[in-house]
Amino acid sequence: MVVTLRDVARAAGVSPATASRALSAPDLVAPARREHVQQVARDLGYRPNRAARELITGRTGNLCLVVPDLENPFFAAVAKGVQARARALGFALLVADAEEDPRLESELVGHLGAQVDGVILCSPRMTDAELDRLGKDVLDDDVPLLLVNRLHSGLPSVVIDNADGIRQAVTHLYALGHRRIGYAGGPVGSWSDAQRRRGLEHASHGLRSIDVVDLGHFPPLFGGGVAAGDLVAASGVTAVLAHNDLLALGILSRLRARGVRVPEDVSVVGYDDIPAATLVSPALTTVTVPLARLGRAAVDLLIEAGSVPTATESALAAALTAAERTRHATPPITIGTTGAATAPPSVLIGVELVVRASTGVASAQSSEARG
Amino acid sequence: MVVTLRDVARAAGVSPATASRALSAPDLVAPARREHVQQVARDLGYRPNRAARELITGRTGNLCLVVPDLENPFFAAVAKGVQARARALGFALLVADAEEDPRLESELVGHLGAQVDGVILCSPRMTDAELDRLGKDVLDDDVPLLLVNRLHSGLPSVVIDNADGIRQAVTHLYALGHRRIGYAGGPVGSWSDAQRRRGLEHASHGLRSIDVVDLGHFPPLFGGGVAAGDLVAASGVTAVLAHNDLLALGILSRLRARGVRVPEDVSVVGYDDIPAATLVSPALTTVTVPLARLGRAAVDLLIEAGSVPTATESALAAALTAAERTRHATPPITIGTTGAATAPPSVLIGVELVVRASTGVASAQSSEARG
DNA sequence: TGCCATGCTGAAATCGCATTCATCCATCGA
DNA sequence: TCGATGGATGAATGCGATTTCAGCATGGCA
Repeated sequence: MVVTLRDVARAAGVSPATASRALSAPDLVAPARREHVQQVARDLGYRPNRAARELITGRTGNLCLVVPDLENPFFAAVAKGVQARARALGFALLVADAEEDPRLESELVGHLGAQVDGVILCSPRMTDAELDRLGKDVLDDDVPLLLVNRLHSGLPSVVIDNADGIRQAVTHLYALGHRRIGYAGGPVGSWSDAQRRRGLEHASHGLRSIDVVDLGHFPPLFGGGVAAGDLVAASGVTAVLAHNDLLALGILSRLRARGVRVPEDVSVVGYDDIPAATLVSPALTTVTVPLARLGRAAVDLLIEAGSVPTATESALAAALTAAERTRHATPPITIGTTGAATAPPSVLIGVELVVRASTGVASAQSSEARG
Repeated sequence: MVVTLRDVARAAGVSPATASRALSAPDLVAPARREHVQQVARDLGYRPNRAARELITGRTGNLCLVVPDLENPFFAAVAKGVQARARALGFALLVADAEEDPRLESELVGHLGAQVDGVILCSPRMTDAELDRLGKDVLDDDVPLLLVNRLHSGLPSVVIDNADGIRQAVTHLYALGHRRIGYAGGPVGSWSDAQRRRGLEHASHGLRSIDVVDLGHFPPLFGGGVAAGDLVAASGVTAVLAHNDLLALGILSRLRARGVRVPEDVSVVGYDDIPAATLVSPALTTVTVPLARLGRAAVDLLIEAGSVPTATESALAAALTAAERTRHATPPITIGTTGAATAPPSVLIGVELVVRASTGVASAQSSEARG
């Protein structure tokens, strides 16, 4: 029923060894014979058995992506980018949703890590200790692990320039006259939230008579923003920075419901620039992150840092996907690269503030209240 | 370095055959010996090699999901549901994004179908002929294919009750006094769009002096809705049904930009009830689809119809995931089941209109203009 | 007591492919 | 002309698990 390499060899009148070489190491076979075998393979509709190949080469041709929540537009975009790049390189992608659960994260990495050539762990909620354990005990030594949105010694990573994004946002608000700014943070364990807080502190140090109010931690979802909205209203700030757009949208909605005008009374800034940011009114001022590029960079760095041989499919498959392979070939622009020769490389993804309608000049009333 | 079954066997003082049985067919081994082997396996940290197992059993323990666009919140939600259910049943999930391209769809199913136990194809854009070819030539006979959001003879499927959703929406608008209703359709090849058009026609037949205006086909995205918005304004309808929420949101946005008030001047109804539907104002009246349930149903039906043995992991792994397996064990509520003994089963997922702020009583002005 | 059924166990075959090793032939240099 | 060289090929091996098949004991039954 199913065509095996033996069948091809028999039909082509060569040994299985030669057939194998003709398809996956073409230079080792005499040109005439090679082409003949390839033709026969095509005619018979031969498809190499991945399990058999994997068993002997140890490579699966699969990568794995673990995200906290597939439904979150931020992660959906990352997944889309990663998937596209992986496919362009000849890999299939296993996707897992960790449901914002640190324990589930390690479990998934453990399970899936055993059947892939590399793992991309996006915005892990787990602790550094657990992260350490992953690299050591859970994963095989030859399965590289790459982090997105998190730095950890010994692991390659792709991170967003959080500090710079926050800096741009704060500068923008400061220029509009805001002097008392709230920060609505993300989940407690979130590394990027910690980064942004640090960036916020650093940015505000350089500005005169600015006051930063920590509004606390919230789930990075619309619902979290609704809760945060009340704190915003109560805190007397004239502007608020949200950990991400979903949170910002929730704040926007709550403020509107309470009759607080945006941006007249309070300015709101998000982070990520998800599609929904332009759907609401006022449209959300936010920090835009090139998510597709981030996804590409993640795959490329994983392959490179882990020295994963890009799926050297059979000559057959290679020909099939050649066009495909170049379609997405735009190189990821790595804004910066840190790390010495020994340290694993990290790529820093630059971000950009995009000013829309949710930010405006600080209200006089609040300014007076302040003074 | 890596522990193999031989190692376990040697350490336990039994043959590889017995070790294998102790782990994956426990009843064939004497209790004492069985427990001993399992203990040794645990101590040694034995993890069965999936490739080797797959080679001989032919089962991979993977499922595959192909969607037109991972970033579309509708598909993201489906993917989340499918992933969760797959994992609960012990499967890993390969996810592929077809980029709304029918050709890419078949290519992906072909590539990935070779390395999974089943394929879920969501909202395929391909023609019926291509779909036929998939089942026959592209996929192995023992790899079941399930469709979501599409019916096709010979293939099991999970579909939304499009006709009923549209009927509910039309009835709602009719009750509000609307007599001239526009329909902004989805992509040309979309099966669900065809369904909804048919449902619309059917529903309107039953209502007196109602007038349905076909506004054409649009990409099922926000941008498509912006274009549709102008047609809505020009067509003189008092209400519009959009093929999905993204489209509806685009229409909403465009109408607002043109000074058309919603719902005072025009009522807008979406479909799907994506999260963003509640984020805008006026909040979108729409047809809510239980997407998580849909995802679950898809996996369950695929397993059942394709008689895919649920990954009978080794006793070891089974024990590990036992808790996990029950966590999501809520049975999918299949609203209805069609199909005779020979025809593959289909599950119909019921939907429900949720009325929000984007629909209201038909404006007197437009009513007069009509009369 | 003898024989068969039953229950466990181990040796060995197998899955499909890549790869090492040995072989063969042609070619080149001396 | 002969040996050396090297390129092309085939036979054989092994990856790690499952699964047949045969063997061995034990217990039941006549």
